[in-house]
Amino acid sequence: LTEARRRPGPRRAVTESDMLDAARALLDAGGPDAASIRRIAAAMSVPPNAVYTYFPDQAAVAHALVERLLGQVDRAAARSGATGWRRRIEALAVQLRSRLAAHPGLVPLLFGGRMDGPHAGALREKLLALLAEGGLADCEAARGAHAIVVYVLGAVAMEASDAPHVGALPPELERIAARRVAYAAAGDAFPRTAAAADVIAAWIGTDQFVWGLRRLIDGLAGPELP
Amino acid sequence: LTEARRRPGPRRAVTESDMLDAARALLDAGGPDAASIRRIAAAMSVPPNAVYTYFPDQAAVAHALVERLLGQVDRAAARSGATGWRRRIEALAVQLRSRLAAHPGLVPLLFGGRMDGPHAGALREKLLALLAEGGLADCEAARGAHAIVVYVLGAVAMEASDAPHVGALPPELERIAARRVAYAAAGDAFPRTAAAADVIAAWIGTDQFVWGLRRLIDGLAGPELP
DNA sequence: ACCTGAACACCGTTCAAGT
DNA sequence: ACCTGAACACCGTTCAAGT
Repeated sequence: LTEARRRPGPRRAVTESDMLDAARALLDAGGPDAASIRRIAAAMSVPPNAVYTYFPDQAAVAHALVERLLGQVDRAAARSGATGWRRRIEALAVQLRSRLAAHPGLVPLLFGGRMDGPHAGALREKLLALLAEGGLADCEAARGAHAIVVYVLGAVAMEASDAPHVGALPPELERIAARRVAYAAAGDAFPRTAAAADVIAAWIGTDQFVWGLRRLIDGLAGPELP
Repeated sequence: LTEARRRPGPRRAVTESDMLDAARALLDAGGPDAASIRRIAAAMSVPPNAVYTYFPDQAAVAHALVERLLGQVDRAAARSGATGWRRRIEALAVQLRSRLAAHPGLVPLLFGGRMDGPHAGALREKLLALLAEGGLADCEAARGAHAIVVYVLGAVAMEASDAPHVGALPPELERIAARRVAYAAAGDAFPRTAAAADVIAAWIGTDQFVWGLRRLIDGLAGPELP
């Protein structure tokens, strides 16, 4: 927008996009707290306060990181060839989940801000459109969209909090094993929880995520007709 | 457990419980980042490193805060007189939500750790038992319980992220107004989102929370028979 | 066993100064 | 307009020393 009229002073040494790339790399390598202003600055070989030329504060960096990720989801889901509004919603959600699973350090930032950027709005708009396509009245669609967002972000947050706080999520098999151990430790005190240990293999990963999402959608619109 | 055999040295100046009280008061007054080790220590009038006599690190403080809050939910929900397994699950979830709504600064801590304490286990166990009471097979109950936990924590996290980062949540009417403004700003770019502004009054608060939860439970167990 | 002062390596942000 | 060095007020954690 106001990009064209920068006149005096030297050219910007780096771009906002470069900084966000560096921030995400730091999050991937060091976990949710690794994308400090000072580390981003060090990665760009500028003094810490130079970052404030590009972003007003740390929250703005986080907001931009979230927006950029949501933008990638939007585009990827648009390419999806899934037919039917239920499958399209699932595809949208699965895209978001897999994007975030690749960068779990970014997940806590989702809840730090308001997710009110244009890409967030576009995703919400698409979700509302798909629910309308499913025949939901405006009120049910609005409330249903909110419930779906809550489920998707909650699932992603829980998965990220299960993972070690550094790097990408470990392979699903490893996480399954870790879960199994944790629940076996529940022992006699919580028999149902311990008994559920065998089901846990299905808990983690895309399967459980989609399973729960489908049940929620069924609750919103009724079970799918065969 | 090992409480009895502390022999030499002076009596502990304060208790763990005192420290957790101070930490929660700091969170309430200053938002999610206010419960620093140094501020807790200052509130107890001890040097910062004295905290490490009680907790091994900051994560342990957060874990204890979460466990303590989950314990309060457990007891409060047990007293609930709601009849029927669906209403009992709702009562459990509403209790948890209202406990956390009173201390939104604590919400981010839920996703920082693993929620593997005894009170967390007791809640999960109760949820599994209620789903079994509803006739769900073990596998469906296990997966359904996870989906419900995801929904409840996701809803709480989204509500907390909407709030200003300090103090308790503002009255619901104020939050409704803020939401209305935010969505009106969506304007022409996102017509459905803007059109949903009128529904937003219902989005926030216990009503929307229970509405979505009921839809999820309906998806898990089928709609309630009248 | 509990508590302490002092230090280490961080952190976000601001300010006045340079070009 | 952009970049810089220096500083301010924090932070979690560790260490050696006291009782």
